[in-house]
Amino acid sequence: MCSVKRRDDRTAAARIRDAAVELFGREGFHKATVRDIAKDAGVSPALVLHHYGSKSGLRDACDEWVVEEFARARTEMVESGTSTDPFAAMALIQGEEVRMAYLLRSLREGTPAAGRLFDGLVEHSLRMMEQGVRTGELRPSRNLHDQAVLLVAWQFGGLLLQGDVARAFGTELNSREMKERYIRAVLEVMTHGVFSDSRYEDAWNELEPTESVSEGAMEHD
Amino acid sequence: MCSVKRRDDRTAAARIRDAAVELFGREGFHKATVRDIAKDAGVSPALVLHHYGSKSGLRDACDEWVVEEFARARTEMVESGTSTDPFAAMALIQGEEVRMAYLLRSLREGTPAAGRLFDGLVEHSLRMMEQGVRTGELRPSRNLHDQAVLLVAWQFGGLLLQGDVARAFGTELNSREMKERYIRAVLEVMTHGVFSDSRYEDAWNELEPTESVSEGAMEHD
DNA sequence: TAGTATACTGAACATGTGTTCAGTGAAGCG
DNA sequence: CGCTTCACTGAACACATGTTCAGTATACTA
Repeated sequence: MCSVKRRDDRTAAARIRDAAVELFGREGFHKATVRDIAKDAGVSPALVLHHYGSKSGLRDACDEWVVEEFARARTEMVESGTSTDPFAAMALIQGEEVRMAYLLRSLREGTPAAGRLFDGLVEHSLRMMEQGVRTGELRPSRNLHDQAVLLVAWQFGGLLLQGDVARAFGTELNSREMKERYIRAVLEVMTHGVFSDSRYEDAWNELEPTESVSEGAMEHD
Repeated sequence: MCSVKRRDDRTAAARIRDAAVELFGREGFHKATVRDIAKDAGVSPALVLHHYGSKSGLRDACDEWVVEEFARARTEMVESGTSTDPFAAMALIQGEEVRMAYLLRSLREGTPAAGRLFDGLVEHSLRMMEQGVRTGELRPSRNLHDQAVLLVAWQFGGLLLQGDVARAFGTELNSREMKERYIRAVLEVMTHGVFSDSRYEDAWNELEPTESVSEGAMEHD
């Protein structure tokens, strides 16, 4: 009689959390019901509340778990291979599909956990980029921190809108062609920019002469 | 007895639609209840359903209305001043706060209406960018269409994540300082890129030799 | 005037869903 | 064994919310 119940060795609480991460990510916090999560985990709805107190408590547990997993993956990556290009920071986030879906959903719904992960990724990217500047792979910026924020926001933004990008490309979502064309476009902009000269930047700098860059950046000429 | 009821000259159906646009944008489709919308519009909940059939029907009406308004603003802009820089395409979307909030919410929730607006903005940006290339303000791209998609996705992405950006900047959301620093960072990347040379682009092009650029781009050497 | 359509309302209905609670069975412990 | 603890369940509760419906008032038409 142990063929059905013993389908995996995770504890019931862990199965509930895993099912919740998947359903929250796929359906969103509201549409994913406690009953659905319980069914996917193979337990009764009451047990979900027994272990996590409430649906929000379950989300908090999922947040903590996912953020923890990403942090673990990040430190592992740093300790093993050391790639300095800013895309490596994103690579570690892709690959684990369900956690990625959960993260994107959290970002969409604006939970604090996603914000913390955003901040952590900014910090991580900044360190990578500082190293890239030292090795000469990246051109120095007048405000590397702000640039890191911008790049992380853009990367996440592209991920959030990947459905729209795929449609506008006329390709299947996550198809090989889509990824290639996307990366190619990114590389071109990252390498050459889009303006033919610095007239826009100059015009802006004339309008808004380099005012005191507040906290978060410490350049001084 | 006409002091309370006659607070504006919009028809009840219009007031309902306006209240719905605002609440859907601020709270999201799920959290904005029919009763709340009715209260904001100063009518009974039943009237909402009487005019729009269902809550989904109301959303459809809001979608159509907002998309229509943006399209109108866009054609107006094109017909009056003719600015070719790609940021002008975004400027028309900002400014009208409630519609902007509604659009961002739709983008987050992935409604088809937001997709249509995304596509429209890509097309519009592409035309602007083609003109920019002709006038020499933009450097020619090997695939201007894909670049337009990327830039629109990034712009929207930055908008979607403006809360995270503000926090990472250490500024108030929508503060003057935040906008200045954001624009400055954007201009720097758009003008110079982030890489110091083309080694990454070259490496990629060696790995993935310029395969037949499929539909949507028609460059040939 | 009578009739009909339309805008509109209050109240009720149906359902989905988070949550509670009494109870069961098994495991550990004295 | 008796007791407690804990994971776990089935059923019910409470409530929010979309929706329906009978009914009212007003405006327009024949």
